[in-house]
Amino acid sequence: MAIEKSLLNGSTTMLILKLLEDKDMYGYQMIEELSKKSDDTFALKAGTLYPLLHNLEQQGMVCSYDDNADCARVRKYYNITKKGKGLLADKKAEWQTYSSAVNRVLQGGATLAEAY
Amino acid sequence: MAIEKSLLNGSTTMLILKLLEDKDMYGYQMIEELSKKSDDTFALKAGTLYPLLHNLEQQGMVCSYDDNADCARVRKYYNITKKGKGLLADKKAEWQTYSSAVNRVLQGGATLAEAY
DNA sequence: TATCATATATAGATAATCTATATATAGGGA
DNA sequence: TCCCTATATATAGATTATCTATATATGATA
Repeated sequence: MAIEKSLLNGSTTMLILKLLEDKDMYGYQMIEELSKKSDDTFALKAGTLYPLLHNLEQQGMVCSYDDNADCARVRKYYNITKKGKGLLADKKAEWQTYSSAVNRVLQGGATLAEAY
Repeated sequence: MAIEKSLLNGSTTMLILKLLEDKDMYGYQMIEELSKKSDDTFALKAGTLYPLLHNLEQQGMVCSYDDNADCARVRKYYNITKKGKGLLADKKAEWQTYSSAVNRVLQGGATLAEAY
């Protein structure tokens, strides 16, 4: 089940960095992994991913190297940097804050405001 | 603590509809309520909210009425419609799917893919 | 040989935010 | 009294993260 694209907004970078924290990967592989790990909830498009990877590389969050060791075709592998790991930690903390706040609103109920 | 704006993308409509499910509210009040209920995680801007409310009204998700019963100033109250409640239910389901998928990716670990 | 999956890339469109600005009233402090 | 802040709604234009569409090229399969 795919979700409305706007909901994914902002978390794609975090998800990509998380994949790279586990192991080096190439772009096409990330798309497949995200799809599998999320039961097809995330259907990231190539047109979204590649520019995003280029940006992350420019910012020093990841670095890339070509590899065709076990494949005739050259694949561009990405590796997360120390700086990238820092960004991932920030994004994770932000996600926790955000998702728990959404859940709090969805649960509704009393707020301090209603005690006035 | 405010979050990066892009993360909020897509969930604002759901949060607004949820507030209106509990009680009729006017725009400015929604901004304050969201801020309070989320411990300032959501700092929705007026320039975001009012166009959003106008769109929801056009789509028949909410309807509005002016009221100045307990206030000299006229406030525009919004009421959620049956259609709006349906949309809210959809958005809630989508949020559950999305957030659990993100958490699954963040937890990392084995996937079917790695069994190949 | 034709088609599909793999693999990367870029240009332009879409859409949900934001900032900035405008208007107007009520209340508090100098 | 005057100014500033909070309240309250509104719109125009900028920003940005997605998307779609398109391009290129190789390997596997029918």
